[in-house]
Amino acid sequence: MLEGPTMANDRPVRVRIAPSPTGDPHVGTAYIALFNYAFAKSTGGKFILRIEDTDQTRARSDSERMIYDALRWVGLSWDEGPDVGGPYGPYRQSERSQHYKDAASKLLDAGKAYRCFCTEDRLAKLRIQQQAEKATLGYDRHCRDLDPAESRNRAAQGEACVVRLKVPVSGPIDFQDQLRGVVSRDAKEIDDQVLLKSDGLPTYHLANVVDDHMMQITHVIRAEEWISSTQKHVLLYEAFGWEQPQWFHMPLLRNTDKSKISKRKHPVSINYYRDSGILPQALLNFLGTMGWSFGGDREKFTLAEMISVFDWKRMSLGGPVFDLAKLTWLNEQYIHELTTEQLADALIDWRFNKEFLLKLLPLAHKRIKRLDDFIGVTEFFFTGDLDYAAVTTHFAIPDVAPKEVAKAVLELVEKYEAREGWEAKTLDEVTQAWVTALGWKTKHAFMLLRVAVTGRTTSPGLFETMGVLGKEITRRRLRKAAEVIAKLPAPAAAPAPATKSP
RNA sequence: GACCCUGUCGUCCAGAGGCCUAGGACACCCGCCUUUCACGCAGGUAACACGGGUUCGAAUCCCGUCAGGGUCGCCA
Repeated sequence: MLEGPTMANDRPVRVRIAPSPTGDPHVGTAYIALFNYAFAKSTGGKFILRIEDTDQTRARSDSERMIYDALRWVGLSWDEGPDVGGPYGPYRQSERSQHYKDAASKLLDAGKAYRCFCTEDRLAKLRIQQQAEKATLGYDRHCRDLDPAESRNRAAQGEACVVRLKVPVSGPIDFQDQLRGVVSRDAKEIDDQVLLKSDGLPTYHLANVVDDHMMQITHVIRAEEWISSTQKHVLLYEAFGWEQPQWFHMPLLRNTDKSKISKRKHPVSINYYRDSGILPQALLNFLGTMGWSFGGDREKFTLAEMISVFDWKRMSLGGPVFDLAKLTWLNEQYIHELTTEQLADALIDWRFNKEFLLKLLPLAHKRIKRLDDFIGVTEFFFTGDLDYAAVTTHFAIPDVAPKEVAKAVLELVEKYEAREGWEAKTLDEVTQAWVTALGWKTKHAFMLLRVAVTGRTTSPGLFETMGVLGKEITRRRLRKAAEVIAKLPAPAAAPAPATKSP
């Protein structure tokens, strides 16, 4: 056990998740939220949602809303948060700038932090040099010993600067991880972390510590990827003279290849699971089996049941691979226990509702001669992964190797990703630019995409179809198609001079 | 590369020194049921990373090796 200024045992439990609104609502957010929630509720504590939007360059306007919707969809709700308020607000970091500035100047005054005037350019060069010399990476503390008066002057004159933490030059810095025991690291491995960026906004490290303290967070339950930042946070708590929370680092969800779960290798958006017909209670249950066990061979359990038996002793720390097949099986269990009435409602919620039909019908309307054409015309809006076996000939682009085609399709997906919004018009623009750059014939490229997205050669307008299908389903189909394309045999090329014969 | 975390069937978990000839679930394979398919039911294949200790006894404790992962940003 670590002695010293820790252990927040005597206070009522307050935990939080702090997602940053930079994209689609991530399944990892729901995972960490679930354990925070289950722990808090098992002790009668509070669960708080805080939005960490201190990076203006990455913030997405629709992302915050999607986080709320996704979390509520799986069945998690928060006691305090930007949209519900609470006694420790505001809960959006972009609205708390003054707190971080005050905190930073406290540290500056105490000589525990300093202004750094190094340019990004210098830092970039430094990094390149360090890499070349295979030296330890990190800031070289160039500005650490500037005269405080000079530092103040330069800042007053408007010279751009950041504020960095004065990390001890050496000596052990330990923290007690409640799941793993003592994690020890020497201060010499840690460089002087930026606390306040030159735009005046805090980095994660500062904002996180300041907010957790001000919001009376007692237990920090977050993903394993934060372990190596924790020493910096410990140092901050010490510099401020604040009591540390208890630390819990959960294992990371993994791709099939064991790497940290990522959108290029695995569906990570909660919206994907919703759109592909996973029931929220099944997703949540599944997440509850990742690294944690209910006990007694129970695979299937509700949130309430999980809370009632929740115990950190049931955690295991190996990184769990997110297995879609097992999730699907669990989902099947939930579907089968629904009454016919409930299943009808689930289906209506999913796609068989007026809102969805009103989006879909404009594309199908003129293709329908009798009402009973509807299913035939729109069937791929209601199915899961497509079977491309019968249509692979349309995946060929003349004079382009299948591997290249596959690569280009993946690049298109990335380009869609980079653009905010998912409207036909945007998709059209991005795609046109993509084909032009590739120099492919539009008709070949568009047929390929049409087949990838719908599984057939006839369909409503390509981009309107993608628009209605949604980002997640479209993306998955494009990726699946790329996989198929990559495995296609190269077309018999014009007779090339054989250098080797079998 | 440095530092840190982790290491039981292909995958998710059980196992907190003897109850383990290692248990459950998914997936897979094989039956049964059935006009078909699915469900359901009954079986089966399959793992303690390796090497040293400690101990009467190790999947469980310790050390080393190896492997996987994470982090090394004015991103979170």
